[in-house]
Amino acid sequence: MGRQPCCDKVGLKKGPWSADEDRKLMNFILTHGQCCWRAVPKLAGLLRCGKSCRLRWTNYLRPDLKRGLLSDHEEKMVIDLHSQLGNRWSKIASHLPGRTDNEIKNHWNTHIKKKLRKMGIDPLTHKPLSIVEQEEEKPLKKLQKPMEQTAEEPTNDCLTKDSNSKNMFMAMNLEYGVEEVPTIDPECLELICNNSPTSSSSSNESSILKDFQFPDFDWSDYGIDNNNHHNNNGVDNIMENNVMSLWDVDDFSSWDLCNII
DNA sequence: AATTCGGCCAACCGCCAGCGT
DNA sequence: CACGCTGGCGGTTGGCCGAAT
Repeated sequence: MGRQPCCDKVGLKKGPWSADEDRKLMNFILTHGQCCWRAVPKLAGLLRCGKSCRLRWTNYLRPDLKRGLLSDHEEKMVIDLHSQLGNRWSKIASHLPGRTDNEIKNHWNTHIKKKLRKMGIDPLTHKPLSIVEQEEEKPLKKLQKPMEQTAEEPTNDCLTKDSNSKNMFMAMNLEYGVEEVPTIDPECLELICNNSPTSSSSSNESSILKDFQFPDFDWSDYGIDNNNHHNNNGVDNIMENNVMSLWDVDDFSSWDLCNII
């Protein structure tokens, strides 16, 4: 029978959002809150489909969003979480306040993948590339089975499937639950984050750090040593008054929107 | 200066799950 | 149970921009 499109696409605008559209959507959401995205474009006076509005809001307009590159610590978390969750970007993003799944996905594909490969780690399996290559030489059946399981139940199965492997990431995470977000070998991650010339921590690190907003965020909650957290207290002080970036996403259903602007 | 190339990222597309009827 | 609607998710794409030639 075919599914109807989410909205009537005739006459709807696509492509980049203009400043005026942003303003309209922002004003509407801040005034009325998030409800029924299908109705938002009409009510807000936008020639967009509801889906597009939702994406624009969640990926760009949300006031709690951080801007700028992911910090080294955030990268570590992403790598660690990816080793447990696979490509479940929204789940990963839920552990990184102020970051969107789209942002993390993009960062993974453009930065972290390269770094891991450069470190000799397969970004898909988080195993050393040498082991992955060995496995690829084995009959396909042996390889396919665990990969399928990973896709279906990555949280636990991706751990158990490697119970006999040399996966350094997996092995270190075996005893933790997902919510505890354990760290992986700090030395290894330091190498990943610091040794690559493409790393955000390279020559322009100091300027980039100024874009990060980590006030009041206790990295130890995520199993990350605060000692490794770059000292950007000065930036923190500046940001402290207007940062909402560390709120739980779920809190957003109840914020006092009008106070933000 | 002009052109080409590659990286990056915002946005789109299609699918799926959950919910209500 | 079947169906339709909506929101959410992950993969992909297209365009912009800076670097290289």
